Amino acid sequence: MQREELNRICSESFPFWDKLSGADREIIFNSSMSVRFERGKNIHDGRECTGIILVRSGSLRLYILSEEGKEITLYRLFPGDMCILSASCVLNAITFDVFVDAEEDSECVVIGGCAYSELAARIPEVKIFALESALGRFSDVMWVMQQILFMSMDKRLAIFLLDEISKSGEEIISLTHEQIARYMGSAREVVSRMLKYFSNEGIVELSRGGIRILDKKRLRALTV
Amino acid sequence: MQREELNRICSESFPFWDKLSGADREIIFNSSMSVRFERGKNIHDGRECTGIILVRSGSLRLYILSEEGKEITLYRLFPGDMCILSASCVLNAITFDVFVDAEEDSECVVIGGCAYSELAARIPEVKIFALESALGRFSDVMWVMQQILFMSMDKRLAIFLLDEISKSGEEIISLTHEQIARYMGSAREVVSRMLKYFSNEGIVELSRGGIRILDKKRLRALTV
DNA sequence: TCCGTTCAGTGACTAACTCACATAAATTCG
DNA sequence: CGAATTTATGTGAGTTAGTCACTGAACGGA
Repeated sequence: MQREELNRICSESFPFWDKLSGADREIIFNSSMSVRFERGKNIHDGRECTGIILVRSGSLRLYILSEEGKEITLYRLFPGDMCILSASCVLNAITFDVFVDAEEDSECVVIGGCAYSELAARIPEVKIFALESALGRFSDVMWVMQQILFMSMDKRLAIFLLDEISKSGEEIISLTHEQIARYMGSAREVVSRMLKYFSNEGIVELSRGGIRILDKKRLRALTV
Repeated sequence: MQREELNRICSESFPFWDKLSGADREIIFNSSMSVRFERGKNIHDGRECTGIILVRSGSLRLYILSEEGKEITLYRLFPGDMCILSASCVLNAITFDVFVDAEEDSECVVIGGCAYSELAARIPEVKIFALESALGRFSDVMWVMQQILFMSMDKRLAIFLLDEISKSGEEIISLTHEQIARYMGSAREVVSRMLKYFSNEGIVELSRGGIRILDKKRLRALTV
């Protein structure tokens, strides 16, 4: 990747970028790579420090995994987003394992955790940025947990569907029941049954791999 | 409280304490109060910035609350521990509400969030300490969530009981089923039934308000 | 068009939570 | 003390959501 472009990406992602010396930028440049991850591929499994991932295209999914293989999606990352939890060596305070998969074919810039750590040890702003980013994700995760722990399935599914259409702007959601269940930390059968109920009520129309939202109003009423 | 003692407490709690100027210490001193909270009292309800709480005696419980009143205990704080999540104005990245209650009559030092914020804005170490402390709690919370989301009730209860006796050093746990259920984010009836099962198996002996552990070995076997 | 894969539908079962009481042990107080 | 009250526990019945096992439908490539 061109130096020029990498510089642009870094300056967009890091608020401290213009305060770095040329030498320090060089450290980041030298440990950065442009990487293509193909759809479905695991990018980070919690074991080693993959580094900081900047998403340029596609989308990533961050989740925790139980011993029995059950997944809970914590959040998803889209172009412009940064994954800090994959840089475990930058954040010693984080002791749990997260997994990151590519949901779609995704282009990313990966910045070596060690390089970042080196800067973080010297430059407080760099460290503070990493910590604050991670802490912001703490809030996201708590929102997910509150949903899972406190809300009923119909409400959660309604929120999810509304979220999806507001994200894409379309009224058709192209996801399988299986995917939705993963994102929601539920089971496919449960999602299928609830969607069928929504469908009987005329709230959605189902097709293989897709859901058309017919009645946003009633969906919104379910989220209250 | 004597200046002398407050100084000791701060130097034990804050790794940056000896790097502060006298004037900065004064800022902390002036906004600190020694407070006694009585058992059961709510200390922080997420709405305003209560400040940083240093526990000197007793114990606090930090939890999230659903609209229906259901609680999930995130963690508990004991003498020497610090509560950073109650200082919402220090941590702008934290957007969810936590509640803090005194479990026992507790003596605490409360440091005004604004005073701390003022220092944090000027002194990177102060800010970094707050962020890292909060992030460490993120890890604690994830452990709790993984227990709730991934583990069966018998396993969770076994872990809880072993945890309790290792904390106190005694083989009798003086908690009601109701309290245990709160701590575990479960329901009293569920805890009662599981304890009864443990009791039938000869693993514990039950009495009103108390549980005696008879067979640590089998309890430990349940946690695998 | 056939075949293998992916996706969705379904009944039966289970775990955990909820609700509604019943009972029992402590505590208070006249 | 002993009755009344509060607090703690026991229990059955019903509900929700997740699990398991299997079926069939839709799709896509050879």
